[in-house]
Amino acid sequence: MTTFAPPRGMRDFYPEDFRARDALFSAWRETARLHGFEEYDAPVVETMELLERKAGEEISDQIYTFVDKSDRRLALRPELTPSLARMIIARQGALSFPLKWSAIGQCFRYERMTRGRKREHYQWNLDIVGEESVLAEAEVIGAAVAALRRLGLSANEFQVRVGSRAVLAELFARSGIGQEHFMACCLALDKRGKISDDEVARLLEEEGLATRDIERVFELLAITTLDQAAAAVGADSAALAQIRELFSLAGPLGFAPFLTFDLAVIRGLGYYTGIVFEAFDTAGKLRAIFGGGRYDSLLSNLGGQKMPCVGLGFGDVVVMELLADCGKLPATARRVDFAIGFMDDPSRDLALRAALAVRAAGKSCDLALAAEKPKKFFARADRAGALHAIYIGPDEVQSGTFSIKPMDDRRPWTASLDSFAERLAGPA
RNA sequence: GUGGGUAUAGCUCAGUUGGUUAGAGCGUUGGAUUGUGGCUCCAAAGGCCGUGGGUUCGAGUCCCAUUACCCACCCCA
Repeated sequence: MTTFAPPRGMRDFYPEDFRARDALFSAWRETARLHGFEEYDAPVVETMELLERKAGEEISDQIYTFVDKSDRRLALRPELTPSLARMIIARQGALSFPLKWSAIGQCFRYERMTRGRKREHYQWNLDIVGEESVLAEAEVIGAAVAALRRLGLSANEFQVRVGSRAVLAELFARSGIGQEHFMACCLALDKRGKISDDEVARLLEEEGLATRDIERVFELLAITTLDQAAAAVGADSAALAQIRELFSLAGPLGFAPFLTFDLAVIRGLGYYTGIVFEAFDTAGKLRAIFGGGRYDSLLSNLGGQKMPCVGLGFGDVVVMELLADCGKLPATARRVDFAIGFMDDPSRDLALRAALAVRAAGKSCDLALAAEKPKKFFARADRAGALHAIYIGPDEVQSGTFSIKPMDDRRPWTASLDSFAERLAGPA
């Protein structure tokens, strides 16, 4: 039996859905433009070779893979960063750095679905390639915050938590905890607030940590301020100095109220090397809104020249859930400047000429495709969100004039085809 | 992957201890109104009651399986 639902985890965008999506994309695009990012694009299909080299084998079972008719191993991209890296490396000698690139791309992951997670989503990426300064992090985070503010969200509704894998690694090293336990400790930190401390301790015990080390981990869990971190890691820590600088840059860039220091932000596995960050709704109901960080080794790992990079990914699903929860979904009413209809076939010619005049003036026009009774035409014009309606019948054809009716009940006005075109071209 | 819940019209949902021809609101279409939308009134269309089996004289209703969706956990950008 055929089904008319899209495949699991995939989405249809009916026109009303598309308008909402377009409003989000517009906020992303306009924000990227305001921050001086150039837009690029890459194919949805990439080679498995590229994706494997970056991620290792462990996530390959979450990638949509297939073999093409020439036995190439291909995949639907799970994220945009590998494609970006590939494009950068391909022209590494020709591009001038640092560069700031932006993309909106559809990405796929074969995972279990929960709220805010589908098997397909659109992700806005911002990347700065070739800049060591923390100002790169500040620009990227500032842009993402600006996009959320443009969508109507405030510091009451979301916060960007900033951590540093480098700082965390220094803390663990100074505490004498073995490098081999680093990831397990990160997982424990990641669970802070979700399960009880006793359960965290049990997890660490299972990992094989000594009781003394577990106590140390809990001391690190208590660190919530930069000053506490400084006391633990030492005032001369370069990694900590970078975080401090990020916070000081956030002031003049206008997003300091959105930043929170949080060592628990580690961004799971992967290629991040320094500062990492994630934005969350303050209610704590949703997954991360956006996340990213510094990945200084990715280009060299892929075979390019080593080059410092900062980037973030910002998906469409979670932010739309948050906007819905806050009652701040963008208004997406259908809009068209003019609706034009006609009563019978002899009236059609004049209607078509009026539509041509409207479109020539750069205004949008929904032209009726068949003769309609006035009642039906005006009802349709209303539903289409037309600002003005023009209805042509025998009377109009005979007089050579027609009336332009504002649908919001302002007074209609009458014009010939020529005077109508003239007025459209004018400052009205 | 584990546990729980749900599945009836395009949407949101009723549907009595199992009993005739399965309902409402919204939406859609048509009419009231043969040259003017919204408001009102009338009417129509629209259903394999998720799917497959079972119990029964009889199943939307009870049982089993299956699929999909929702919630929590697990995992994770």
